[in-house]
Amino acid sequence: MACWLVKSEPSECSIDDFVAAPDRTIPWDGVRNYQARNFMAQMAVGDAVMVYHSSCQHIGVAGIVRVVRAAYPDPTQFNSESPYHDPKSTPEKPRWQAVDLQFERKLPAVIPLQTIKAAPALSDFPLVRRGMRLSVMPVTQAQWQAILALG
DNA sequence: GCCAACGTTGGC
DNA sequence: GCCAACGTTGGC
Repeated sequence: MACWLVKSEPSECSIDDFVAAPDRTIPWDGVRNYQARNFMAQMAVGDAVMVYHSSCQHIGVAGIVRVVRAAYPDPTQFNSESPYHDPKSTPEKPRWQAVDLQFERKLPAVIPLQTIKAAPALSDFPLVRRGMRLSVMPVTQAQWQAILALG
């Protein structure tokens, strides 16, 4: 089983939004970055995913969700009303993928980015690399445990 | 295929 | 709101 981390602004989608969602499940769509998309394509049902809150008061890892549907064409790319619309994408040759994520648990407290940055075991973690703006990234078993140990 | 300009991300 | 670091775009 693989592990991942996804970034989101809580004003867009927070860990609490998963609790309120039908089936506690939210389609993770709107990702428009090729590297992130390629990682999403590798996600399998059952994979664990950390939810990271960015650009907010409490920046850091806020909770854990699970992949309940593997990659499928992101419907928003075909919707001209959507801010994620991609006119260059067609249903025959979809460019972007979505996955469905289901609430697993909320961490007792957000594990702050600052704390993650300060952990020597996490110096190679993409999240803490300066300027790294990847919105979906793989997390190794060791990194996963190291992050949770900070909580 | 190069590269300058531009837009976006995201911490501070 | 600032700005550094990228990714993308488009002229050549």
